Amino acid sequence: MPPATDLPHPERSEIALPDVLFALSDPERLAIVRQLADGPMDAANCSTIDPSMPKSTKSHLMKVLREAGVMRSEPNGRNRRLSLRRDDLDARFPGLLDAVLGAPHGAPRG
Amino acid sequence: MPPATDLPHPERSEIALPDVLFALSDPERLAIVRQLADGPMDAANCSTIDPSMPKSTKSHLMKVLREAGVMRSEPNGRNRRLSLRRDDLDARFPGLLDAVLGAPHGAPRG
DNA sequence: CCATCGGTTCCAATTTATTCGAACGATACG
DNA sequence: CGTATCGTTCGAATAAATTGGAACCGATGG
Repeated sequence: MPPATDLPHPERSEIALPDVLFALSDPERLAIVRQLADGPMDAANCSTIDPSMPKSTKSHLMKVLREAGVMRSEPNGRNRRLSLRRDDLDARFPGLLDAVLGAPHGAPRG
Repeated sequence: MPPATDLPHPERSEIALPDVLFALSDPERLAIVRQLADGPMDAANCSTIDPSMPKSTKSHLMKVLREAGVMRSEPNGRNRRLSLRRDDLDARFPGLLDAVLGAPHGAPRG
């Protein structure tokens, strides 16, 4: 299944809160989501991810986000265009994404 | 460590977003949190939890919520008083709890 | 057409989380 | 006191998530 494959995405009505929360509960996945908040990007340009991470691992991170309905991943030439499903998330869980994106980053502090 | 023990709770400034999201990503834990939203309750009165669940399992659910900083668990006679840490969560992650509590329950629908 | 690039899938290994019985301890109540 | 009650801890078994290498595929470019 090469980059130009259509991967399954849940419909808006199928997006489940526990899945979304779980997907966002991992710091690496959260970092991807934060970067996507600035607009769509190609997977290859994802600067928040350690370039030394194996591609299968990276692909798995994306899969979790995609299957939870957090982001969309569409074929784009020989790579993939990633985009936050902001409309769907806002419609289904109003305020959730804003709250997560607005939360303090990094290590806990006052 | 009997019911009347003081258990560790993270301070407000130590509450970490990934931990909170993870704690809320489990349907059973989320159900407890929803019930707590109506006010504090004793652990024994937690009606959202299957009464046939072993107490060690129930205790573990509580532990995850407590260590994430989602709820407080304080000795109260021979059982425990559970309360949502709404102030702390609102201060640290404004809007997050409201969004989660306001989200649709149960199985996904439109 | 051939080689390269980006990304997915399969599979196995490791790590992490969940489950639950058993033992324990503090409280309450007789 | 003795006993029942409620919830925690320990430890072991199971389940689930993560990691990473290898094979593969489509698009791109020489």
